Amino acid sequence: MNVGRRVDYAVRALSYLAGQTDGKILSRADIEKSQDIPSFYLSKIMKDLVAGGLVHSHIGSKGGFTLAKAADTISIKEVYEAVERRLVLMECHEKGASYCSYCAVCSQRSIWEEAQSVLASFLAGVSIANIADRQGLKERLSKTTMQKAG
Amino acid sequence: MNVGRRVDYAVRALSYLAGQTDGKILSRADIEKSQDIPSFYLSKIMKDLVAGGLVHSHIGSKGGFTLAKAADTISIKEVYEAVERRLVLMECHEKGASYCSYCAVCSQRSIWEEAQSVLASFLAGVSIANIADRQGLKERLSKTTMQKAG
DNA sequence: ACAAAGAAGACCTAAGGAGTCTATATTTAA
DNA sequence: TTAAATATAGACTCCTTAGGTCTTCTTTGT
Repeated sequence: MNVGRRVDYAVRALSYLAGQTDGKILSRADIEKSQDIPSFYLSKIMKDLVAGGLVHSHIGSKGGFTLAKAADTISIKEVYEAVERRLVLMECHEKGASYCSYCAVCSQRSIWEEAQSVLASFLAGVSIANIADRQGLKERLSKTTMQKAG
Repeated sequence: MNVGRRVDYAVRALSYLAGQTDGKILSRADIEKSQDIPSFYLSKIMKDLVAGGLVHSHIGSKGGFTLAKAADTISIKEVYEAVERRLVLMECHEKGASYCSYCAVCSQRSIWEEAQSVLASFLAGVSIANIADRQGLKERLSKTTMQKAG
């Protein structure tokens, strides 16, 4: 029950792309460097985001990535599901009786399904644009803080 | 981002205990057998539930477990946290800067914290009594179904 | 032609989940 | 008093997954 680094990195990368002016193409290495993501690791994540239709890739020299949709139409739920498996709290929801022989008469099932849908609808309501906006705010705040601290 | 079998087993065990009349003591083996939980596995889980104050243990011959509180005062959130670690969606919420150097200026943080609290408050609102009640219903339904199927 | 990218996937390591088993302490019942 | 039944504690195995690294191939701009 926790969200791994893949999702974290994906969100950071997408927010960073969202912050570019006029859809500037950014290379994997660019994004990794600016977002403190381990070298090469992002390649696997971007592949998933491309497959999920969230970003476009541009192969070849001067290539890289751009958002495939407006940032305010990319929800965190989409990101999660592009990068991880489907958002599911209990395995049995997907695997059914092959996972638990009591599936048919399970009294917990609907609880976890509800919990799942509560969570999913929250995450569906937050977009990359929301996060990118905060990012702008945070950057300004951090500059102020840095000045105070340094 | 999924709930493991430990929680599932814990909920089953607690519901089963909740269904007993006048706090009858049930042994680990009893519960395991009736709830289709692998032999011995429950011992680790019950230990956590005892530590979490959700059940009482009775050592010795004819010993076993009983609920330590009324079933309608045991929330699924409590069960989760007794058996697993604290309910946390992003590691960084607990580990802070030692996990992510950008923690101080993170723009995702509040999103995941909100998501977490949405989920937590849902789970805090569901009790073992709720599930045990469904269990009763399900059992009646399953008998009917069995008859139809058989 | 060449350099700079993404695509694809092999590979490694560490950690955690699930399950099994054993030794020990404690209690009841005979 | 003894034997049986039980929780407690923890060691142990197996397997999967997450995280991370690297290499090879293909595509494309100059």
